[in-house]
Amino acid sequence: MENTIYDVARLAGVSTATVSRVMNKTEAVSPSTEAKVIEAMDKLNYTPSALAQGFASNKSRTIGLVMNFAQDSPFPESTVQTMSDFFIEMFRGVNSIIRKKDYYLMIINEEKDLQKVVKSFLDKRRLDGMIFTFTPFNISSLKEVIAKERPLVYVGNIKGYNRGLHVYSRYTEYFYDIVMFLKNKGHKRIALVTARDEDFFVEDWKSSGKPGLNDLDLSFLKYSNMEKIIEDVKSLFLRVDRPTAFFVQDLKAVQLSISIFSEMGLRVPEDVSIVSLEYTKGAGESFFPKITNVYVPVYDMGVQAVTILLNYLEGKTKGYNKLVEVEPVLIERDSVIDLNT
Amino acid sequence: MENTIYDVARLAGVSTATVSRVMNKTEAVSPSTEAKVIEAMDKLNYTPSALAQGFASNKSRTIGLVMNFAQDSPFPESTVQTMSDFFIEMFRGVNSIIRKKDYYLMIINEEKDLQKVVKSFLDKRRLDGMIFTFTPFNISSLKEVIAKERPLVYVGNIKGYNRGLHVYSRYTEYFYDIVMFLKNKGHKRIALVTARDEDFFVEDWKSSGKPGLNDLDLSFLKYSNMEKIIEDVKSLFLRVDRPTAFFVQDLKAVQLSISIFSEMGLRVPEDVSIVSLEYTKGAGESFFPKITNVYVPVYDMGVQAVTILLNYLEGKTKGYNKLVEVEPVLIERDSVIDLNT
DNA sequence: CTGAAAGCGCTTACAG
DNA sequence: CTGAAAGCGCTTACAG
Repeated sequence: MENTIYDVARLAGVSTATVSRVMNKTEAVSPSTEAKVIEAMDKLNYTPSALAQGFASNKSRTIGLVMNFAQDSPFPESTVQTMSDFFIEMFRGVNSIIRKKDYYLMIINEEKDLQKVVKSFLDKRRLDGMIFTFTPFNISSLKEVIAKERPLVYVGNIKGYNRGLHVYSRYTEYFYDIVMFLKNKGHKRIALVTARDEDFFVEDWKSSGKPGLNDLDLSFLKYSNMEKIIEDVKSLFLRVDRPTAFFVQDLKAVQLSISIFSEMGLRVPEDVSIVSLEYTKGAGESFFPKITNVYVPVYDMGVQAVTILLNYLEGKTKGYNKLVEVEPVLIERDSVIDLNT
Repeated sequence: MENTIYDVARLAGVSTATVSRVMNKTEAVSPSTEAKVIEAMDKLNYTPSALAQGFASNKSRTIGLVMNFAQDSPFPESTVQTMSDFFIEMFRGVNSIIRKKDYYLMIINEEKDLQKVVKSFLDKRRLDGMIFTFTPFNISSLKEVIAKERPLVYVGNIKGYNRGLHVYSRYTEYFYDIVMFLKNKGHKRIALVTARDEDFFVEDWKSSGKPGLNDLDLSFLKYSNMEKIIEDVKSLFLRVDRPTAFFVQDLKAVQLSISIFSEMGLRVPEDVSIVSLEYTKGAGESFFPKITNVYVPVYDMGVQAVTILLNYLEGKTKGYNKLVEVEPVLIERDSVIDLNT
């Protein structure tokens, strides 16, 4: 049988309260007592039971990271592959903090509704807090949970709603920035392959009064399946007034695009400039040519998200409103040509 | 305050033992009693505390999946990216079973030694069992832990040691199979880019008496960094007696290779045949041309690993030896040409 | 700085 | 089929 805190207390000649204090450094203990306790713990090779600690303190010291790689996600079929870098970076960011603070990380891939997830993880006390990314839950249920001030952080932004703890990466804004970057390089005809509809972006840009879009010829291609996209790209670039710049949201589709362009006799960047996104810093380097990318600091988003969450759990936050905006940055490499020069 | 089992018992007019039996279906309860209990639980919106359940039963119902994406891993720098599909598929496989059986999954990315990991997760009762993949731990410490019959499953195989619970994917064997596949297609000069040394494979093949290697000209290129590998590939394929077939372990390097070959005036598969690995079924389809790949069933390895583990935890296994071998399969697509025809 | 003791909310032999 | 009660191994006011 494993040793318990009683065994340690007996061997050290102190009470269990004292042993607990030594372990948790929660109250001052005299140096000599502490030494005795530590010696006893060592001698017995004592390992406190996390189960008992959790029960007694009503804390699991475990955080849940909810990410959806499910078929039922609102993202296209290939999301599992497309988003794997995102997941890894988010995990690594969250994990980096978690470990330092002696917390633990549970990954959750649930398809139930938000209320049930909250009930089975938070109410059940299995988790102290949760982080949501790419969840299939609808906004109204998210708002409900936020209204209850449950210990959760979400990645994203709910338009016209400023409650809750969240991390936001200026999603639509950096797509706009990319377009403007290309425009500044003299590109007027730009094709964009994204996971969302044209309206998703354009309406957002217009409603927030973004300038400089009128003299541009933007072609939006919705990313669905591979066959479809190849076909669409081909027919678009076969035209005489074909785009001179190409933005693909999915970095994994970039090299494929280059091969297809090459097949069509188009060279990158001489004939077509390419911009994409990277979630892992430097990912664009492993291409030929090296890709000019917007780096979305997902690792950092993970760090920010847990930090907010742990601060809230530890009562270090005043109130339940906290938004951290991270800034994606455009990294110029070799895949975009300047038409002005 | 949350409702407890006492509240439910009181409202239903039964003992807490009975409530517990209804919840856990651990012993028979009369239908009428059961109905009363369920009604009371519903009325109170009762959620049992996982913390208390865990403490009382001495089980966390949580499994740990140990995977290393750390800088300190024995794998090259870019492993984080390279292995992300592996990670996701392993997670999905493990998770698929975990959820059905009401277990939970903790992801662990530790760099401490195995003994400490076992102590802080298993001894501490934070986890009921663990699965190890791509760990930096040395074999002798792994053997020590296995000798103690701790509840853990590892992915891999320890040569000349047949104890423990593990899942193996015939690592060196399927590399041999790839070579033979290419040989059958008439390829004699084959380049292989892998994460290990030539010796790692060749010695294994020779020691297990694999035939048919003598008349082959195999060039092994060790995968280190991107720049280096591009250079090596270029100089190798510039030779007149250049390889006719090219195997890259990392699927993410495939399209890049195609671009480089294309730059050199070499077409795939006409001038160079390509084979790679995929961990996500169908990953080779998203290429141009579609890549002939060995599919390593990582999802299934995850499923097998948890299954073995849970069976062991639930006492359904006789003894502590269990090896499940999964079979990678070669999926022919469009990237390999048959030189015989 | 330290100890006695209650309490956390379940599970599980044991008895009936 | 059901209940009374011990027990799981910690933490934490409270008192000194």
